Amino acid sequence: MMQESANETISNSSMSQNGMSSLSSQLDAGSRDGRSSGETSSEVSAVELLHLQQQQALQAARQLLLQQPGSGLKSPKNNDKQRPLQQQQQQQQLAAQQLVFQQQLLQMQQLQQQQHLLNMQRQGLLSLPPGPGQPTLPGQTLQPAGLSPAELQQLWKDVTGSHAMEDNGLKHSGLDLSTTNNSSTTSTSNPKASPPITHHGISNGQSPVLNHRRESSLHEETAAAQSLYGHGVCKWPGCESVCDDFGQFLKHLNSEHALDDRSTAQCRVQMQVVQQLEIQLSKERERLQAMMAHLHMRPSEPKPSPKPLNLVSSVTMSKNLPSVSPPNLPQTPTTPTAPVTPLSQMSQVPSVLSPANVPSMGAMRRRHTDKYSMPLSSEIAPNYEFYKNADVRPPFTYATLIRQAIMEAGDMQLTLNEIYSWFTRTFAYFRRNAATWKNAVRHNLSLHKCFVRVENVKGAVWTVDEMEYQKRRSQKITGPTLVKNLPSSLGYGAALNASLQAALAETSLPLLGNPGLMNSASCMMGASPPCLMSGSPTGLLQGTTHEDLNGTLDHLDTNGHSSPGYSPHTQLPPIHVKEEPLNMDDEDCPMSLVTTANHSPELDEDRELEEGNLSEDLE
DNA sequence: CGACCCATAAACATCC
DNA sequence: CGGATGTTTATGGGTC
Repeated sequence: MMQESANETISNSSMSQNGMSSLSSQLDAGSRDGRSSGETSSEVSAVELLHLQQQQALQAARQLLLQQPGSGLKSPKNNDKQRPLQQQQQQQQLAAQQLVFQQQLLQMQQLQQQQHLLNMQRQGLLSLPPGPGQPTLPGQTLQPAGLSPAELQQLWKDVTGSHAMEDNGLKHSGLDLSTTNNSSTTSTSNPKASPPITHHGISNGQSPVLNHRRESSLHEETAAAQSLYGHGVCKWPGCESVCDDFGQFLKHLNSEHALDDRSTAQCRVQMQVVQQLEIQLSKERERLQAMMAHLHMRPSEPKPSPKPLNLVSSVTMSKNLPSVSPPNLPQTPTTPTAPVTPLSQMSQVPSVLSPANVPSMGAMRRRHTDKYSMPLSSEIAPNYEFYKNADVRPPFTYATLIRQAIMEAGDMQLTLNEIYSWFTRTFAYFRRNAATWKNAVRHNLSLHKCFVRVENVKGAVWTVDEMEYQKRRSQKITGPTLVKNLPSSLGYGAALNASLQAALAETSLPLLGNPGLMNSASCMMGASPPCLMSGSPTGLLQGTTHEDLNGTLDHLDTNGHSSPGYSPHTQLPPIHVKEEPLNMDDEDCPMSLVTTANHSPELDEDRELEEGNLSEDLE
């Protein structure tokens, strides 16, 4: 689970994603001269265009070679009658050798790049379905088009070879051609930059077909280029050139970062960077798992004594614990594997992972806990393994848990039985005393307005009326205390959080947490804020913070939308899950706001908007 | 101390 | 009839 999430996180993270897609698209372009316009109407047409472009590029490359005065490779057809045949042959040989050599070099580079890509793909970095800007290895997408890898490679070599020649100063007389050729090469190699320049190139004599193809992919290419442009500055590694506008940037990109050895090298470096980050991530993940394993695998303490709990409680939340174990509490380690380890576990895990959590042990949630704890999504995620294996009662109310279960469902709805399953699956604690907690679940479902029962084809499913849920929470949290809570809670784990969050931010790993939530690619870019918080290993701490933030948000949200006395009831029908088979692409975005009742689930844009609002609110 | 929240238990109703 | 599912009421501990 955690690994899954991590992978997804990686692939989802804006950094890796943008980075990779742009990177790979460049490399890709280089490797196959011509990127499929992905989005083009039909695959066939795209393929055709691609093929055509490749041919043209190849031709251009050959022409360039032919026109090279000195060492140009002359085709048999172009015999210079005035020169002795021998001489011509020698020249040809020379040029051919030169070309071969260059091709070999480039081929090596390409292989390296491919390896990188492959590695990353294997690691899930490039798991996205091939699409625009999506890295595709020659053999993968192109082969279907009818081109063998060998052919493609040859094409690539041809093109790059010609390009390399240009770099070698072999472009004089063939200026026109080389320019054209150049543009074609770069345009394909650097999708982002290409569009504009491509136009020039095209106008300079490129075939209409090619022109057309470029037009079609112009949009995506431009879009891709945007990831390299921000705040008026070129974000190409080590560049930072100031560009007044995007157009200028594109020119800059094309001129300064065209496909050449330097750019290629930089790409490789960037790949390495990404790889390093990934490695580091996996290490950190391992560490986290080890920590968690250590904490809950610990040779179970003799017995869950209240003391430890008290200790914990005293440290963190206090009161809760004394009451300690509910009847069914861990006291009786039903599972040998998951010794209740209350003490050590709690004192450590929670303390490490989250303060709010700690208390959980004894009495399940209390207002207090609830107040400080955050949306499960974020909180549980980081400690997923922990709760899954440790027979520890989660510090959340049934309502919270139920909501989380539902939220994690792809379609935001679950049958009672599915909710049960989620409980048992997610928490070791709920693998016992089924009658008790199941009854409680049912009780909560019926009791709380935020849970809406929906008649379905199959039967009945339960959904969450986010409005109601938030309303409830905001009511609890609201008041003067709300404001106070935020800062205090923030300060709570400040030290830990600060560094961590900073690290995360820097690393651009927004979606680090939420295993199940990150499944959908759609979430990747969308739900970062929440996910980010949740993602951090310090989940709970952050969770706390988050919760508060969440509460604040909720507050703001409700108030913001209908400031004076929002009328919770009348507003929007709570999630119409029933009528419409929602296709929420993401179960991710655990964020309550995302699911807010009033909007149809489908829109990622909405999500982004909400996100925006969210962040705004936060600020 | 009272209001409120939450968990738990249980009676009862419905449906399959 | 029995089990699953829902609803409702009661009770008690904890928090504010």
